[in-house]
Amino acid sequence: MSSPDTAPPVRRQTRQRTAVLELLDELDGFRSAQDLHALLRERGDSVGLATVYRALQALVDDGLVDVLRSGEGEAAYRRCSPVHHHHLVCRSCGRTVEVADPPVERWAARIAAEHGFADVQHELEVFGTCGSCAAAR
Amino acid sequence: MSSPDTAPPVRRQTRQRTAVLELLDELDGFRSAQDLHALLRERGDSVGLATVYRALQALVDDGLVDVLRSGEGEAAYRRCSPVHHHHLVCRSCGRTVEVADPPVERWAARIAAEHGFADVQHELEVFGTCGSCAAAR
DNA sequence: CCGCTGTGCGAGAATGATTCTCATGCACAT
DNA sequence: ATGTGCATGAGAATCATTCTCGCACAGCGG
Ligand SMILES: [Zn+2]
Ligand SMILES: [Zn+2]
Ligand SMILES: [Zn+2]
Ligand SMILES: [Zn+2]
Repeated sequence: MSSPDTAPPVRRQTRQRTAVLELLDELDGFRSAQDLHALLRERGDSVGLATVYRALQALVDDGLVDVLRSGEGEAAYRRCSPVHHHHLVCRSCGRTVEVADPPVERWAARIAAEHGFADVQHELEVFGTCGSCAAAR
Repeated sequence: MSSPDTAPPVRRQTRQRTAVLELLDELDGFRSAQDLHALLRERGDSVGLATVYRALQALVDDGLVDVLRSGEGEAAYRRCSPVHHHHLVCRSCGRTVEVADPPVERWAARIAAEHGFADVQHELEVFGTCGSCAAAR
């Protein structure tokens, strides 16, 4: 039982993967894979759409990027800190603030235990209109 | 300011819509639209897939059904109480418990206000393995 | 520095859930 | 009973995401 299953996938450093990560570092909100692909093309870094999806998936697996699947449509990605946290997202401009709060974490664990649930996880996102966007309208 | 925007869409009572709602009443977990469609066909109530989607959408709009869009794949629907609440969902069997907790609601409102966000909403779901499923394995 | 080898890339096809189209059906008020 | 529209259904259309597969190249050993 040395390494149960997590065989560390050796990631190669390619121009495309670097470009995706650098772009995410410059943005401060959640963006869809298609948006990121379009931004890369405008910028001159030609990257295939499928490659953008693959790069994002790898980054998510490595915990460097968070994915948000709100509503329907498309998934949104954002460069995030590796520690557990949640998001306060502006519905209008996508600007995002990372928030963490131990009480909420404890609440989720307690409520689950009270109902006999084990192996608990939770998803929590808060949406609203940020100050800038509220002032702009 | 009689009725600002919510022009109440007059819903007709049809065999199909009744069948969908009755089926949901018999189930105690989240089910995908395609699953519900298959269950209706097995049961003998012939209903078109598009109609199932339309009926579910109407029920969601009327607040009679909750929709859960976890992970990727398909959306899941469940008959729920009309008051605001969240869910404790079994990843294995889909069994669901409705949970409500004022502190969490207040936390979301406060954390948003602290960051200058207005018009706040939130999404919160807790996933785990229920007692029955944990015992069964 | 050179050549190997397996991983990553790209373009387009494939997938799969959801939505749209539109001719026909039927709920419901008169 | 009749008329007016919303509702239905079969299939086409959408659309984000994934897969296919031949070719390119990152990383490593010689
Ligand atoms: Zn904003
Ligand atoms: Zn948390
Ligand atoms: Zn269960
Ligand atoms: Zn709530």
